[in-house]
Amino acid sequence: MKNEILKHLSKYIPITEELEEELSKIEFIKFFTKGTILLEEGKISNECFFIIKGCIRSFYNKDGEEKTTEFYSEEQAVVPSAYGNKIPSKYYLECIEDTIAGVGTPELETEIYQKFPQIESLNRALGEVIMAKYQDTFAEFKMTSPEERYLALLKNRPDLIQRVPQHQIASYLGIKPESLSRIRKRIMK
Amino acid sequence: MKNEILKHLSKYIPITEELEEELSKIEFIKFFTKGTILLEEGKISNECFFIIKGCIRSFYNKDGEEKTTEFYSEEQAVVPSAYGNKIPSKYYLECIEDTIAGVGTPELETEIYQKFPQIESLNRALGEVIMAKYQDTFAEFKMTSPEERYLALLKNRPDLIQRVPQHQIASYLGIKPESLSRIRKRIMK
DNA sequence: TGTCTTTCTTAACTTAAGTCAACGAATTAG
DNA sequence: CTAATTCGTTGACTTAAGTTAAGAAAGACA
Repeated sequence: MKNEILKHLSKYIPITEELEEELSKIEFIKFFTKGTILLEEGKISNECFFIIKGCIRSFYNKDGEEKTTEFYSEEQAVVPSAYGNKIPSKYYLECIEDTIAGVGTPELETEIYQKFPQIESLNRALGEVIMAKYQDTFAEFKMTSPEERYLALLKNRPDLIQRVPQHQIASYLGIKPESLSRIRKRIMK
Repeated sequence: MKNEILKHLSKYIPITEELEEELSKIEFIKFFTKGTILLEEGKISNECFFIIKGCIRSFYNKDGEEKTTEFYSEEQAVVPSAYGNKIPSKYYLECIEDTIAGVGTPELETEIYQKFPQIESLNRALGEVIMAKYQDTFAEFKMTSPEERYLALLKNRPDLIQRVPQHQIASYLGIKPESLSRIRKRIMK
């Protein structure tokens, strides 16, 4: 399982034997069953996740209704916006499948960064890329209709349609389940 | 004018005389007239901006229509998503008022970071905060109606309503100018 | 100053999403 | 395996945004 993380890292930086050994010493791979709440609204976040297998969603509670805002799956990092800060989280994180993930803490990060500064640089660079991608996703959302957004999702993350309940997809697209149902009917003409 | 930048920095880190002197040596404050295009779609971005006075907007060109996605004003940093990368920009940056701004380049940044590492740490920390704020803004956008979004804008950035043409606000809210006009009529009952 | 352009509003009409309610299908739990 | 819950679809109706077009108001410019 740790191989998955090394495999991912190796796309960006050379894996030295020392690094491999160091990472294998740390016990930070965890298993979560479907339905596990990883973070609750109002709680302080002290863990970030790197998904090896499975799927995690973030959702807000708006007047008793769950509003799904993101889905994270294999090879994606989940860094709560309040991670490391002492700010209470505004949203929940839930495993919507049995999930295997690497779990990071601020302390562990500091330790690794000290030993392997190249990982800190990498994380910073990846952070910038993610930020740019995020801006773009937001702009795209503003510029398109719910139907266009659904078609884009079908194209870009077809796996999600299979593994995630439709009412969560609807909420992710900013619409009600009934509307998504009608959109689906409309487009398969 | 450079005082403005020092004033801003001083909120976060102590300003040493050395730092003050160093920053004052650098000629990086520039003046742009209303209408100046700072970045064009397809162009590589090599400048970021810190607004001292004025207002900048980012917009995409979607099938010939301008879609405004963000407004930046006093004390805000404008970092194009393609800044420093060699990726062509997907959007435009335009001064919508006469604007005075500090202009940064990757080279200048590297230089300053080497001399004052605390500024690099600060920028990283601020980057994380901005990222978290951004996530929250997106979630909020998904969860609210155009009318609620307009009311929130009135509350959070009342100055924008005065200084920005309404059709740009409309596009920023994800709707057409006619709809914004009707929303305005609706809410002042 | 007066003309041209941009901006904002209004109206009539179309389109699609929200709401409420009902029902069958699928999934989960005991 | 059955009962209970969750999930997805459909229909009738409401509400609000998109579209098209026209005209008034405000700004820019020469």
